[in-house]
Amino acid sequence: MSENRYPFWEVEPKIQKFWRENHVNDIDLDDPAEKKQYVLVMFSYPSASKLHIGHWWNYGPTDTYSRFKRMQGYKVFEPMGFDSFGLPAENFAIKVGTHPKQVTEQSISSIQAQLEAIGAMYDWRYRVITSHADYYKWTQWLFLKLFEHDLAYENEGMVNWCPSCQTVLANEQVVSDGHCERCGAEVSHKKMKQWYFRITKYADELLLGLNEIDWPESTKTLQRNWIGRSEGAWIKFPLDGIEGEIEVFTTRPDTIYGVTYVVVAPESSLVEKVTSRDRLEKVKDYVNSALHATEVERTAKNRAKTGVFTGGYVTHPLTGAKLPIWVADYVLGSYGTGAVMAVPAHDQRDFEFAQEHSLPMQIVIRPTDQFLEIEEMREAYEEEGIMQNSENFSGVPSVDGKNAVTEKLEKLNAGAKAVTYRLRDWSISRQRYWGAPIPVVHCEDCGVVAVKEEDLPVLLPEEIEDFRPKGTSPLGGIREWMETTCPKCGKPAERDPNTMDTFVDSSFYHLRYLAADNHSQPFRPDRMKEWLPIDTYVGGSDHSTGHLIYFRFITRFLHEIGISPVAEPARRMIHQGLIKKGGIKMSKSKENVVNPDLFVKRHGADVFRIYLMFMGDYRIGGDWSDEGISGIDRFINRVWRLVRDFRPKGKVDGTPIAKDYPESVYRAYHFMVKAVAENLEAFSFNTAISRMMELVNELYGWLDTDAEIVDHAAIQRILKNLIIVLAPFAPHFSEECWQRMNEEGSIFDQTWPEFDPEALVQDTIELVIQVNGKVRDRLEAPADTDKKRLEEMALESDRVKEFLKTGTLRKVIVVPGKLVNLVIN
RNA sequence: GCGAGCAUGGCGGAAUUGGCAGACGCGCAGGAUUUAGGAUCCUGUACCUGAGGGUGUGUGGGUUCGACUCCCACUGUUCGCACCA
Repeated sequence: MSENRYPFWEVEPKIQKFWRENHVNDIDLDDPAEKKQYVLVMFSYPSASKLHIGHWWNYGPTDTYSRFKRMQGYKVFEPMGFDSFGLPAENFAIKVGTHPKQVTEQSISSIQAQLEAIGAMYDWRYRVITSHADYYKWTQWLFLKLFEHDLAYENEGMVNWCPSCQTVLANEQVVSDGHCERCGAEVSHKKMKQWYFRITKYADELLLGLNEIDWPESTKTLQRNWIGRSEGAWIKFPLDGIEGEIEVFTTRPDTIYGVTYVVVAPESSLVEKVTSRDRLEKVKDYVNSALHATEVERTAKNRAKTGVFTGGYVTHPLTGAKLPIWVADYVLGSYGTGAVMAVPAHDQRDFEFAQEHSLPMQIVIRPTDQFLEIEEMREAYEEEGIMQNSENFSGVPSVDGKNAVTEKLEKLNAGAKAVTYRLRDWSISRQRYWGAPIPVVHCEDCGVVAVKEEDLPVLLPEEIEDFRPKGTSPLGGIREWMETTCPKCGKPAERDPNTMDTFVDSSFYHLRYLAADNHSQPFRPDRMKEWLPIDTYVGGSDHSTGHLIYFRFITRFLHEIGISPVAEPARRMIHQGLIKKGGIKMSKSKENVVNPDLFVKRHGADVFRIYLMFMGDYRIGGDWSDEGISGIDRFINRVWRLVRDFRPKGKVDGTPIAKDYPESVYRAYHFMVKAVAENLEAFSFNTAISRMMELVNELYGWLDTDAEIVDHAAIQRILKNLIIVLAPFAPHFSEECWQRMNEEGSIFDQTWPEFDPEALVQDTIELVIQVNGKVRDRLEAPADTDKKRLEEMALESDRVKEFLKTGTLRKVIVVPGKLVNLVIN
């Protein structure tokens, strides 16, 4: 064997076979381990049949981390599966005119084959496939548990509706300016009966839990804002002349004396109640047009605030004043109570509305240093200040007024302290075919009845003539499937034709993986106790307010009912950055998409995955260059030739790498071992690779100067450990080298080498001499030289003396071990 | 509009309790070896400059003996949220 180039095309299949035959990647979850690591990376969405560069970017580095932890002596669980239900698979099926099941199965098998090419250490016995009945049985089981605890409920609600695709869209499928992600049509809203999960019940817990986990601050902030907790008060405004009241939520009870009108949202049921006969027509027209406005129209910039007077009035709870009730779409039906008290002088939105419709304003807060005049106000004064025109509260600072006013309202039974959230309950029903059926039955006598647990799964019928979306659930068209009997009374009843959002599937997969080799139990309590929480979870930050909240919510719920031993699913979260090409995002339209297959074919899987890791900081992303990969190719081949040229006859002895090596080699080696471990722990793959390159450069330098007398055994000892450190990055390559060095078993059962801290301590340092902060000289000095001596050395320097002539020495700063700065003027 | 991140050679990127800017790699230039190579090895490579030196981390200020690093303002860029009362 004297190849000049590493023959990856022969080695990779051979090594993969070796791993399979020797069960190198098998993991026994029941065999207790002293130290464990659960490393999870978000699973893939098999929508088309090809593995793209994003998969490699996600799975390669995560696998490197997992293998590293394994070699550090941890028992590592790194599972992989397929999130195969949902729109991507279904849409692809529609496009190619094949049944979603067929499309899904095909792409799973082809993607799995490609995933194996990455060289990751997945043990496929723990694979999950969310569209298989043995998985969605537990999705349905989860639904039943939530239903049982009153956390799943059916309600009439507004949904995103794409008129061209004829379907409901998830919020995630509506792009930012209100267009359909797929067809680009404007999304409208529609009132539909939907299933919801009561995630809002967990709002506070989800907020508090953020304090306990090591997740990126940006993601925590995103989740905090998404949950959007705000403190304030409920205030009741009794209706004038008729029975009832309008309840509003406000964060500014201190502005109550500035209320000049009240507004209800168009979708509010109050509209009908408060509208007077003579205004009926106008109000109806307005409500209709507001509700049918598209997202684009409603969010248009600088749009004038529209609304109409309902003809109804309320009474101010403190002053008794009669205030008009308006209906306007700047008030959201889904937040708070769907009604607000308008304080135009102190709320910009109310201010604009009042101006538009000539409504009165009343100033009740002023800045501490001046008085405001309505005529001079160009915008609302929203800051804190001193209350005025507020009966006996006048003169009170507004910050204190909030409580004082609320207390007074409480005494009058007209209000109370309250907390509201921006977070909404999670709408989970989809009018689509390719998902887990909702396991309930609609019975004329008993209403909504849950399917019995022992009757799960409710199978998704595979025989279906037309699975395309047409506005109602395709399942509804299959009579023999829809018709069933009521689990409670036994009379004929109908199934629910909706399927569940795919985010339900992925909300518990981390628990299911641990029992995936078992089909009769959803979870394995013993294993969960051992393996949870996830130690490192890797995935895109784009899931921050979707999956990552749902998954925390469901874990919390399962914890509460005694199933999950932990409340927070993942201790550490890492988001990968974005890979670009030519500085811009890869996209088909820009024709700059990198096809991994091409480069894997040319350089091999190991080189490809290392190059991805080398491109940049994993969390920030990198810029792909077709030429850059050759640097990694060269590096791997440089190591390859060392192994070829210094291949031992027998086994390499385990003598430590000590001071008898050239100092630069000795130090580069120990520094490499230390730095690679630290860098890997921090997901800094790029700098770890640099350290290995430095060592290889040192070895070549040694050979270059000393080719005749270099001790083969000495090189072999370094090489052996270098291969071990390189193994998590280049698994096939290193396993092959390992075998060529006459070692037994798998390299992945080796332990990470130790480094010698002493090697990193330098005896002499290079002392930098600065004059006024500029480097003027460098001197050799023993590392332990004291401050005084360093100062003397600096002043003795001839070059420094030249500069000292130009001014007077004012100050000397000595940083031991580093530098001396002389300040002159 | 609001919030968060980012900005360093020809290119990708290193460097943080403030202390030698440009590690490592690509590219480029020169040399060696080779029948030949787009293989391999070695050397050089921020910019300006005549040596000495000067200038440099998006722009403008500030703090400091000393700033890529900390503070303020601005510009560009990416991402998220968008009337949340």
